[in-house]
This record gives sequence, structure tokens and C-alpha cells, in this order.
Amino acid sequence: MPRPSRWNEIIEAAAEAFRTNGFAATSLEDIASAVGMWKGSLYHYINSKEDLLFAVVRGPAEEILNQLRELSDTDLPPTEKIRRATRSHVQILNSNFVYASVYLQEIAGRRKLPEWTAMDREYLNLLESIVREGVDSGEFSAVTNPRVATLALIGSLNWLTHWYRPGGSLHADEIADQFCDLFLGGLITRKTKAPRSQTITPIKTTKPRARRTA
Amino acid sequence: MPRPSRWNEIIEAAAEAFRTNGFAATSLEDIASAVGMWKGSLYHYINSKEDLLFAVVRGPAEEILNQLRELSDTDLPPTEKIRRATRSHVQILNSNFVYASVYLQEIAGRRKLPEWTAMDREYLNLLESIVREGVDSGEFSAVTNPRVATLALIGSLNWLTHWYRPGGSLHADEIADQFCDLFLGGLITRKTKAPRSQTITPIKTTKPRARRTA
DNA sequence: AGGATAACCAAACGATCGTTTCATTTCGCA
DNA sequence: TGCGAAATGAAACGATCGTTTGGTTATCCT
Repeated sequence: MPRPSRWNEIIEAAAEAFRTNGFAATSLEDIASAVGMWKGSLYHYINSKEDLLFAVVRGPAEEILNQLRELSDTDLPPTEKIRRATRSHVQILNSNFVYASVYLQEIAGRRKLPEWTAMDREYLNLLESIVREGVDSGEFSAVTNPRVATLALIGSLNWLTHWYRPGGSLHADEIADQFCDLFLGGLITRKTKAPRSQTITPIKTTKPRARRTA
Repeated sequence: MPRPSRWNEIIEAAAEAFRTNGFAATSLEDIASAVGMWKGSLYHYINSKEDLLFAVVRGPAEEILNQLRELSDTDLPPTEKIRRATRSHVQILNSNFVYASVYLQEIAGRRKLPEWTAMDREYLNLLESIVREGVDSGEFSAVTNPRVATLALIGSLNWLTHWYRPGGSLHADEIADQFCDLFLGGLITRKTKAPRSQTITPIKTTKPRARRTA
């Protein structure tokens, strides 16, 4: 059987190394030795080390944005849009876990390259538009600031790279469903609405301080 | 007036550089020139570059954990505990923004030093215990998996370092309140409970594809 | 005042990094 | 089979990094 092209091996080795040690702390020799060649030979495939980073990251970044673009162009109710956007986000993080992790750790926020910040902004704006639809239609009455609510959802989703691992005991679908229930239903799902913010009263410690050692 | 000690200047310069460029991409010369001295002179204050990272990060990491420890030892209702934990988390992120950002970007997940992973695990477990209290008491009926729900909340909170900036137009208190309302009340706050997950039906695009350029 | 100690300068070292160069091998194909 | 291009080997270069060393200046204390 024809083994995958050498280029794919290089990208996968680079992605794994970038995710584990970070881009700056990864040397080209790390990547070269992982695929069994000399670091100078990598330059038959790339022009610079940063080329590797962009090649690793481009695919999932475009895919996750395109999926939200298509979803935004439907006329589904906002609740269903949020549900599908959440599922889509989790699914892409699951099936392209290493690449997506590198994107979130090395691109999002860190580098100010205009191409990527534009994608980040568009993704945020599309999702915020969905939230605003729900606010305007009266469905999302708990939202006082749509942008903050959107960023809260994105934060939960992107933080997955810090604890989720494909193939682990928690399946991506369960996580997506739990996220949806949480954000659409909230922790509290009762007839009576959750009590709103109240003024902070001083904490009175009732149990003795039990120090934990682990 | 006596200016703050040189040590503090060094730590602040290191923290700012670490947050902006990352630990590995920051050179000791960057830090030294920021405080106006030669890089070799830094070794009168440190033993290694990593000492700077730990010194930057230790304060807020211990503070945020201690606050949750104290809160966990009260007998407040779970709803109020979640609210106060969220406020506390946001407040510390606000008042120690640079230090906390370095922690989340360079320590959490990346390095496997047992001291820090133990703190992360304890923080997660304490917060999860609060969520479980709410599940057991029937208040948090939307939670099917307490650990996932807890990680969703932590993700929203920690992702603040990617978009929040102290002194910006959004105040920390507003953000904390919005987060609380979201997680306690959910996006939807109605008499009828949010419809649960439904099977995915194919998306039918109704509007023509409108490509965005920015 | 003066000595001890902290604070800092200035230069250098060895290691490592990204990149370049050129030789050599491997492979597709006529 | 043989040729040209792709792929890799092998070594080296210049730059930069963390760290060390030794000397110099400033500061504090009695």
C-alpha cells in the first residue's frame, strides 16, 4: 500500500511537536528526527519554520469558519443554530485535535497576522449575530451583553484543548450535548427563574479549615 | 519617594514580555533592556530563566486557589457559591491580569510540573464539588455530567485572557455577572424548559451565499 | 569614614538554532 | 537503460541564546 506522502508525515510530526512543546520551543531537528531525516532536508519542503506552522493550522481554521458561515445562512431558529454551531465546533476540535490545538495556542491571540485575526473576528461576529437573533426574538432573555455571552461560549469550546483528548472516556457528542444544555438551559432549569445577582455578604466560615495535601 | 524595588520591576517586565511573546520566545535581553540593565546582571536576582516564570506566576495561582478553598468551606447554597466563585475568578484575573495570563498560557497544560498540576486539579475538584452539591440538591437539573459542566465554566473564565483587557470598556463586574446569569440561568430563561437535543436534520440553505471579506 | 555587601557593568563562552550550500542517492519515465 | 529531477545526506555558517566570570560602582550600617 502506498504510504502517505512525506509532506503529510512532516506536517503531522510538526503539529504534534508544536502542540506538546509550543512553536518556539520546538526545533527543526525535533521534527526532522521524528520523520527520520536531517533538519536541512526539511528545506526541500518548506521555506521557513513558520511555513510549517501555517501549514499545520490552515485546514481546520478554514473548515470551522466555513461550517459556521453555512449555518448562519440558514433560517433555523436561534436555539437550533447555537446547538449546531456547538456540535460543529466540538466535532472539528475532535477530528482535527492536534492541528486545532496548535491554532488556538500559537495563532489565536499571540500572533497579530491580519489573515488570522480576520478569521477570528468573523467567527466571533457570526456567532454573536446568532445570539443577537435569539435576544431580538426574546428567546435568550438571560443575555444582557451578546458579545460577552458569545465569548463565554467560545471560551468553553476552545478550552477543550486543555482537557479533552480524542479517544478518551468522554465522547465528543456527549460533551457537545452537555455544553448545549448548559448554555441553552443553564445550570438551573426550574419553573422559577434563577435569582439575579445579589450584593456580596461577608463569608462566614462554618467548617474548620481542612487543608488538602494533593 | 522610594521607587519600588528593582525585583518588582524585573518581574513585571518579565511578565509583560512572557504574555506578549511567550516564555520561549522571550530572551533575557528583552527583559534586561526593559528595566535598563545588562542581561548578565539579572543573575544577581535569579538562578535561571525559569525562576522568572515561576516568580511571575506563583502569586495569583495561590490566591485564586485559596479564595476557592475558603468559599468551599462555607455552607452557602450552591447557586451562591457558583456566583461568588465566578466573581472571585474574574476579579483575580482582572487585578493580576498579566501574571494570570502567563500562568494560563505557559503553565496550565504545557508544563507537567507536579506542583502546578496539583493546584489545577484541586481547583477543578473544588469547583466540581460545588456543582455536585447543586446537582444533589436538585437545583442544577441541567447538568448530566458535573465534570464537563465545571470545565465549561472554567473554560469561559480562563478564556478571558484572550479578549479581556483591564481598563477596557467592559468592566470586570459586568462580565462576572453576565457569566453568572448565563451559567445559572442559561441563554433561555422561560417558563417552558429549553427543548432538549434533537436529531440533526440536513441544513437547507435559504439565503444565497454571501461571502464576507472582513 | 570605612569596610562589607549588594548592585551592576562588560565581555566572553559554549550550546543551539534556523538556514544555506553542495554532494549524493533515489526515483519516474521515455 | 539511462537521464533529469526530486529527495535526502552531510556539513558548515552566522546569529542568538542562557549562563558564567571577574571586575567596578553604589549603598548601607556602625
